[in-house]
Amino acid sequence: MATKSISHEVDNTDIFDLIGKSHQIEEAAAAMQAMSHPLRIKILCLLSSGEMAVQEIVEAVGTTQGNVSQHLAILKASNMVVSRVAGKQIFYFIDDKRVVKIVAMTRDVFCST
Amino acid sequence: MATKSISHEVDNTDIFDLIGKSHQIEEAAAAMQAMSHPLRIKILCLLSSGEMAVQEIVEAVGTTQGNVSQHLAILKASNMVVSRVAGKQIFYFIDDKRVVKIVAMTRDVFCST
DNA sequence: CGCTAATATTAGTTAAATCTAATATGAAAG
DNA sequence: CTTTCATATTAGATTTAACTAATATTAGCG
Repeated sequence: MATKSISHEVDNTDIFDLIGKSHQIEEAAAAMQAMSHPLRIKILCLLSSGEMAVQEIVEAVGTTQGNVSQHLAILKASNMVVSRVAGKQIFYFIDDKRVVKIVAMTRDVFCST
Repeated sequence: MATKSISHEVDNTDIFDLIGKSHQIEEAAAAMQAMSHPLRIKILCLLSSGEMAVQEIVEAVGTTQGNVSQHLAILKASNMVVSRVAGKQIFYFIDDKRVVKIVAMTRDVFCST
């Protein structure tokens, strides 16, 4: 591990400044993590066409209410969704355009062919 | 699990067909999961400007060789990178345009402001 | 062949994610 | 104020991910 001079000399200033932008990398990793579960991707896809109450989501994705609630909590904690109370129901939706963008990109990349 | 007919009838054909495209969702989740670690995001960013030998990556990201090797194995297992042997060295690079696209999108979304 | 450099692999431990099943909260109805 | 519906929360068990530190593999050099 001695040779410190790499003739290769990677210039990644146009990509990521790995030192200076480590905060953004953490953030990106956290977002990816939040999306790294099939159920959560499904939920985000559903919400990208508009808000939904929890029960609707439960029926759409096919698991238990408690489980959906847990996954919604994860998405909420990572600021990918927000919620709105309406009487007994709670509606979830996407409020961040970046999230919409990521979901659209995901669909684009994985659901093309 | 009894009621097979959901009167709710979510129309998500324009987003994801959650039944039919569950395979793509699994795939997307797996890709997100592969990217859900800061070190792996760093590596992918580095590789998006060209191939690199393991040692170069180790020096660029600042952890142990064994650890980088483990993360590279994860990226390789999820088909996000491939490798090429050149003498004693092994070069890793991105061979899938979709991966390039995802990395670019990630940079775009998280490294703008 | 024996050595070294580059990389991979393994074992062991600790931490985090996930599911299930049960229970709690809280709003609205009556 | 009791019941009910919608949602959240918790506990416990299981699985998966992660790091560290050590060891294995393998190519090339001399």
